[in-house]
This record gives sequence, structure tokens and C-alpha cells, in this order.
Amino acid sequence: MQTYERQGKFRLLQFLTGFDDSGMGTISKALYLLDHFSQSTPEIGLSEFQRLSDLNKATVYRHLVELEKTGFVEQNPNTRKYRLGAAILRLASVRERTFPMRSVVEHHVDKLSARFKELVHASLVQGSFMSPLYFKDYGDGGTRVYFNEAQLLPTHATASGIAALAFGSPSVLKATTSKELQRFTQNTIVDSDILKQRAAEVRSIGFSECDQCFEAEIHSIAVPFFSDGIFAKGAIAIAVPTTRMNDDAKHQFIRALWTTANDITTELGGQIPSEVKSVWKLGK
Amino acid sequence: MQTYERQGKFRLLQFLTGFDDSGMGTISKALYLLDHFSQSTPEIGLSEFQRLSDLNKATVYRHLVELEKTGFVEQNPNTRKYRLGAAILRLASVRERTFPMRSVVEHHVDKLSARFKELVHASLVQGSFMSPLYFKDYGDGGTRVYFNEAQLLPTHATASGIAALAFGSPSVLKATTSKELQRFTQNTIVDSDILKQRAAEVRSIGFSECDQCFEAEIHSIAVPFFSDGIFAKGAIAIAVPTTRMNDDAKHQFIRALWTTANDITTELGGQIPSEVKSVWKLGK
DNA sequence: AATTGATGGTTCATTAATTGAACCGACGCC
DNA sequence: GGCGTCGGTTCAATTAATGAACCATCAATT
Repeated sequence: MQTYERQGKFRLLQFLTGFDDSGMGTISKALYLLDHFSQSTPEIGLSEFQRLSDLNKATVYRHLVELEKTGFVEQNPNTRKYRLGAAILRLASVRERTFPMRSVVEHHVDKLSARFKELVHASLVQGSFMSPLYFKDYGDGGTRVYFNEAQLLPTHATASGIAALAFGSPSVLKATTSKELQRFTQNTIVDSDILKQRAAEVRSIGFSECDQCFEAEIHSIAVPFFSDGIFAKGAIAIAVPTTRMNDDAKHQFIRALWTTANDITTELGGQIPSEVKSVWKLGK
Repeated sequence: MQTYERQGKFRLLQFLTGFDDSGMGTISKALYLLDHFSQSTPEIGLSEFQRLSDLNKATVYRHLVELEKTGFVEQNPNTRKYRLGAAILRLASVRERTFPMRSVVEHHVDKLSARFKELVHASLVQGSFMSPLYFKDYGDGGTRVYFNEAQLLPTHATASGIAALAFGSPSVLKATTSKELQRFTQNTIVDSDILKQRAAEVRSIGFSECDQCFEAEIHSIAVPFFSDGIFAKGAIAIAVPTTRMNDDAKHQFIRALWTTANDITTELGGQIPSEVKSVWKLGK
């Protein structure tokens, strides 16, 4: 999967908000700081943070101090760089104990990945992005799809995202189309009307497909899952190198994803909306 | 372990800050909202939140909206109550992938718990609290110590906390003594001078001990571990019913904790400060 | 059916907060 | 010694957070 870090010079904040920094309170700005941390950037110094975020240095500093007070970041005592803090671990543990999703999804993702020997990932809807929840990268020695769990996936440019647009709350579509759609590849849908049309189409066929619309050489298929409410909570996807995608594989992927999403939904205590269920060919 | 929810009517915010809401920015206030979630309170409605936090309802609402935008909380579509959001899971995954602590500590805690058949827990320093990282509750059918992973442990009233006061950064001691020390039991140290004295004592003997200073009937022994820097990053503790604590058990606990804390520190890429190491009787 | 008291959410003038340019001392590097 | 960069700080200007009051809605009670 393409990561934003490779997108060249642009501001993560602006990207996340679609250049719409109006209506962004202090809290959001501070919390978006945390999104700059990733596998490849686990520690960030003050000046570096300022450059990345395009905020005033004093502002960044004060935000970091507040985040540190609350344990969301901590400072490396040697380098004085900042990193994600321990409070996050505690909260994640509470969330997972009270609303287990990662542990539910884990088993199914592992199973699918083992069966097809391909990358499988599950993500949750979060604004106009998909927030990775769990993935399994089945390394069989050949080419494999790289997935960065730290990075948010744009809803308009990934199979998972478009599944969320099609089956999720209308607010997801609204949030996505209210900002400029960034182009990642030739196939990225950047026109909001075409995107809406595509979402409707996906809704009618029951699955989402994206051939190299986020990253070249990657072909993804995704299906939504539900928990409470009638709108998709997240999506589960299989991503394969384009060369390994063909009609036969595709149909197997779709059927497997349908039954898996159904199982996950059930385990999450949810139900597949009847309009969706009638499209999915379940069972067998 | 005693949980704050059982402390009767008092404001978590005030407790956390020691009634010192000066110097609390918007960000901190919003993030402290998240601390109200726990095992027993996984979902909180707006009005309930207002009552718990003692903030203006409009303020709480706006904060929740911002937290929702950033994915730190999400709303139950049916009940409209708020719960912890998915962003936390993603960030926790990044933190744990880049700075694995929970997974490092897990193994050692499990081992100790299995050996002694008692509750063992590891926590990280966070301001004037210890943030639970992992625990293992060895249920052998008899009495067992209950531990709530969601709740922050006050530094002045727990074995882990006092270990952090003794071996951690001076800022921990400062943060702790700068507010009123809440009494939990007869044995809770509520005088900051006695607390400082006790911390010095703990430093000289190399371990921290607390007999029913947080909750009745519970006797805990804790030892700090280190990673980067010369100050304790966290502590590992064994908590047993008072009836099962005696001199022999105690010495076994201490020796085991010392070697375990040493192992954890090494695995975290840290070093036990030499003054501490000279006190600990390591190896065999 | 009207009343009461919850709830979640909204409004707008007041006010207290955040903000940003400039500044500081420390460190490393020619 | 001069230069660039680092983390951190200052203070006046102003922007953004705040809180009392208000709405709409729902459920139980009278």
C-alpha cells in the first residue's frame, strides 16, 4: 500500500482536512499531530514537527506539552524527540476489552490470508478515512503487497474506502466529497460525481473493487462489515499484485469476503442490512 | 485493586489534577474526558459526561465532537452514547510496533504470575500516576486480587507508584507532592514529607512495599524498570492478599522482581543505574 | 392529554484562551 | 569566532473557547 510519506512534500494536516482548516479546533489540531508518527517515523523532534504540521513552533510545543501531560506522547530523555505515549496503550486496552473488534477480526483475516496467501486487511471507518485495524501479510517468498498499518487510507482511493462510501453512513460520502479528491494514480477517482456513481454501483454489486487506484500494481477487493446500526463499520479487503488477479481468483475472493464479512458482523453483534444480504451470495 | 469509580462522588478531573485546573489547556481537558471510560463504563452519554467531568455541557459536547472527528471517540448510532474510538487502536499499534513494551513485559509478567500464582502487573509512569500496561491474574480458585487495567494508579498510594517516586524522574515526585494526597485507607501516605522520606528509603532498599495503602487486604511489592535515561520508566509489582504475605514469600517476591526488572530493562534496551544495581542482589 | 424531567444538541455575547513573531541559550560544525 | 539548528520561551494581539439560556424530542407520570 502506498503510504502518505511517499507522496512527496505536502502537509499531512492539509491532506487530512482537505485544506479545510476552518472548523478545526485546538483539540483536533493537537490530535492530528499524533498522525505524523508511523513505523518509519517513530520519533519526531520539535522543529521537525513544526515543519511537518505547518503550525507555529510555539503552538506545536504547547500542544506537545499538553499531549505529554495526558500521556499521549512522551519525550525521549536522551534526544528530546517526541514519541507516542503510554496512555494510548491503556485506552486501547479498555476499548478492546469493552468493544473487541481487533481480536474478532484477527482470526478471520488470518484465515483468509492463509487460504489465499495474499495480503488481507480490515479497517474501520473514521471520517473520510479508513483506520487500519489489523492485517496479515502472507509472505510466500514471491511478490507481496506491503501494508502500513500506521497510515490512514483515503476513502475515495481504496477498495475498502469505496466500500465504506457505498455501505457506510451518508456522512462518510459527504465528508469525502466535501474536499478535493487527491490523485494517487491514473485510476484514482478524483471526480466526486463519478465517485458517487461508483459507490452506487458498488452498493448494487455487493463488493468494492479497485485496480491500481491507490498504488500501482495493486488490485484490491473489499466488502463491508457491520456492527450496530445499519451502516458499515468497516471493511475487509484482499490486496494482490495485479498480475495475480484474474476472473477466477476474483470470484473466489468475493465469495470468501462475503462469508467472512457476514461472520465478522455476526460476531460483532450486528446484522447485515437486508438490501445488502439479498445481493450477497452467502452460504455453501 | 481499588478503582476510582468506587471512591464515591468526586470529580475524576479534579482528582487527576489535584484540584489544580490552572495550567490545564483545552487539549488536556478534552483528553481527560477519555479517562472516564472504563471496563464498567464503556459508553457515556452527553449529560452523564457533563456530570462526570464538571465541565459545561456545551464544552463537553464540542470536545466530544472534536474527539469524534479525530476518531478518539465514536458515537453509538442507536443510543447516541459515546465510546472510545478506533484511532486509539491504530495509534496503539504504531506505538507497540515501534516501541514494544507491552509485548516485552507480557512474557515476564506471565512467568512471574505462573510461578507465584498471584496477580502481577506492570505499569508505566504517566505524570503523577501509573498507567497500567499489562497484568496477569492467576486464578487458582482461592481469593484473588482484582485489577482494573483501565484505571490509573496514584503514585503516592501504590507500591508501583512509590517505586516510580523513588526511582523515577524528580518531576514525578514534584507532580505528586504538588497536590493534595488523597487518602484511600488507613495506611495511605498523605503527608508529602513522609512520602519523600519513604521514597528515599525505598531507593536505599531497592524495592517498594505497600501494605494496604490503596486497598484493604492487599499487600503489594514493586520494583522499577528502566529503558532510556536514568529514571524509571515503569514498575512491575506483585499484589497478594495480606494473609498470604510473610517474610519468606516476601523475599522470594523481591528477588524474583529484581531479576525480572533487570531482564525487562535489558530487553527494552536500557540499563539499571549503577546505584540501583549495587543494591539489587541479582543473579545466583 | 398535559406535565414533568430527562435526554442530545444549539446559540451568541462575553471572556479567557490560543496564537505567532521574535528572542534566548546551547550545541555542533566549519 | 561565526553560522545554522536545535529545544524552549516571551508577550502583545486577537482569535477561539466558554457558559447561561434555549430548543426539540422522547418517556414516564399525573
